[in-house]
Amino acid sequence: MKKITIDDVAALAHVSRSVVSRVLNNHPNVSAAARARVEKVIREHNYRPSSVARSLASDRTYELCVMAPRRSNEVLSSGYWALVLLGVSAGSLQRGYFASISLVSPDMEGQIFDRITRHAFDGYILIAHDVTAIVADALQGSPKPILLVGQDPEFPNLHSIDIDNWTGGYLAGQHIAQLGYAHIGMMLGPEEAKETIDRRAGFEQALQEAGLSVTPGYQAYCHYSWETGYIVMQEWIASGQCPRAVFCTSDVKATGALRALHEAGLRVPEDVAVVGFDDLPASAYSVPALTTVHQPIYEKGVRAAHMLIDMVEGKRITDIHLNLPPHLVVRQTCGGTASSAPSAAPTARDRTKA
Amino acid sequence: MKKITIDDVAALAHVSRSVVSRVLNNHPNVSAAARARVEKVIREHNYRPSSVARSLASDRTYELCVMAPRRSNEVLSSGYWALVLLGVSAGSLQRGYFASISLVSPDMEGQIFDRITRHAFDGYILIAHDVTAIVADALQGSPKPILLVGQDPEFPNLHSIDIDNWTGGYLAGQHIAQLGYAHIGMMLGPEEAKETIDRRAGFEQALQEAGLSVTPGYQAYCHYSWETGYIVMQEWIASGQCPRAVFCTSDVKATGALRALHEAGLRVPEDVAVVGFDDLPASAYSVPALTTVHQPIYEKGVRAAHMLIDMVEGKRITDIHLNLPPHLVVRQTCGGTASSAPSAAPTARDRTKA
DNA sequence: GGAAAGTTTGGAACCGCTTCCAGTTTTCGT
DNA sequence: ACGAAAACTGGAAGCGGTTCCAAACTTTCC
Repeated sequence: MKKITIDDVAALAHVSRSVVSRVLNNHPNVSAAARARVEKVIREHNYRPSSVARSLASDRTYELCVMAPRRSNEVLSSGYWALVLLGVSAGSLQRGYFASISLVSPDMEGQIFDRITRHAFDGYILIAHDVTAIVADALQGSPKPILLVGQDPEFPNLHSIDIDNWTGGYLAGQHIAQLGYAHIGMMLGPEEAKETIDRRAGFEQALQEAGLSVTPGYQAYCHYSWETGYIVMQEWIASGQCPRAVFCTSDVKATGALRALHEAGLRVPEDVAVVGFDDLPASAYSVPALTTVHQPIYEKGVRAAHMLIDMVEGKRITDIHLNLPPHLVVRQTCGGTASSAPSAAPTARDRTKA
Repeated sequence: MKKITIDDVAALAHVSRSVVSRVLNNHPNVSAAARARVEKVIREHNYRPSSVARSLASDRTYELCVMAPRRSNEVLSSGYWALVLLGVSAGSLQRGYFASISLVSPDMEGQIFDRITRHAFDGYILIAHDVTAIVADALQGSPKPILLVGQDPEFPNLHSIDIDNWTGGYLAGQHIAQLGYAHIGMMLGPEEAKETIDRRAGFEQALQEAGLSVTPGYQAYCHYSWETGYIVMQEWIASGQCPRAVFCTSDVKATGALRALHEAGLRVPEDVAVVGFDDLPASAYSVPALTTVHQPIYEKGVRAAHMLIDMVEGKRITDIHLNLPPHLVVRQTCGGTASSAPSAAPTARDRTKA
């Protein structure tokens, strides 16, 4: 199957190379007759223009580079990023772009960035908080637009998309406060992360409005992993003063915590109530089903793609920092309206057609 | 920051464009003096050759295209593919290649393939069973090598990498048989999938050797999702004859099943024993911790990358179909040696440095 | 009917790099 | 010291497209 080029098509259609290029790119000023002939040849010979050659000539690739972190396998394998990436991929395709994903691990940052900066992408989507350090070096001078998923205070002038973390924390706090829990613990993310700060502030604000507060000593900063949630909860249990309600700023940590509680023979939510954050697909199936703050993960990806493409195409962006709203999903781990088993069964919303 | 080209470097180093190209590609026949001058200029001006131009000229991209399916969000968000992709990405980088991942959903297959076939990749890694239908059309005639992760009986002549599914099933069967369970159920994957067939055959062989068999009527084909495991288990419970032991050919289904058992007030493993398959990172943290057949997911990805690159580089491949060995991980859901809680706590093997 | 305006077309330069080839310089054996 | 072999270098032709421009052809309208 000899590869066919634009010149072959031109010859076959009895036109010049320019004409073929024009019909390829939907340019005007091509006679109907010529266009028809060219299209016929293209169809019959299944011709596809080389995107490499096209990129070289036009300096446009219609490819977006998405860099996802792998600080820890657990973050990735929780399914969170998979959903974001799925969204980005779909959102790009909707607009005629292609999302090329690369998984960036700390030990390979150099190599990856080397490859990436050689390849001309039209824009970059970065998973914030994890790649920003190298971004500074590699991409700051880039003429191509960059979008952060998740905000990073260090780069306030980079565009970003995230959820309203403060409100997410507030919703969790409100829920816990309403149910009358008093001795309250909090498992946060990395201390310096903006989302940690915001979720915490929102949570504490809600508690404060109800005259409550987090019990001193029961506030831990941990990584996003099952393990840290598990370990911290074990420690709290061992302290003999385990909180009555715990807000975990990620479902993964909450799941680890549930595990520790189960092993210690404590009942959820009767002995200890747990509220998570994220609403991962798996969380509807935890035992017991997790009450958590839902964030539109997939949509975040879609919107990220659209936003970046707007930037690529020179459209005016109204919000430099776009924040999507979270909401609370009440299931079984924190008492409340859905504390009976059946009603907490997976709902239609959780389903995905297989 | 004006973009600097090979000609600029050549001029700055007082050599011809050819010489620069040679040092870039580590070709011999460049004098030490010239090489040094060129390298100095490259370093000082932070020059990176354009991979687009290079690809056009040399017809080599050092880019691998990885297509992951998204038949259902759940498959992806289980973390399984994330691990495979991570492995592929790392394995590629080790050999100087770059893995460009694209998430393929059924509704966007056309668009994706269009993009992919225009872009010159050096090779393709496909997630079997889910993309093969379109592969036939789009890639069969491709001169570039293709590798399947997971086998597909429809394409026996395509290279593939997988685990030894038969043995995996056998290990599960042996474990269940040894513990003396009699009324046994089995939740399989899609009926036509090769892995389903193999896992089932191995499982039944092990049972048969112990004089046992799967109870008729308690064998279900389901998709890889929490939901199907949940629903099937509910039905079995409702039948009033719930199996004493259940083999689920994926951890995700097993987790759904655990949830259903918990809701029904049944204890695991005292009332019903469950064995999963995959050993996802999350499975060590399920409640109770899942006994399951471990498969080296990440390594599968690494090996896949290496194998494909061998093909790209024209090396002789000894095994067209490479099968990695699985092993059983005994935790809490099926009784046996690790039935007490503490010993089933996450082990070092399960940990990933955060 | 003819000039002005608009439409369609092909030629040619160019995007940034690789690679072949012929020419030039260096090395080395005797 | 001389010629042949080896090492090095630069010119030029691509790779497969896009795009600018001038030329050729149509249409419009007074």
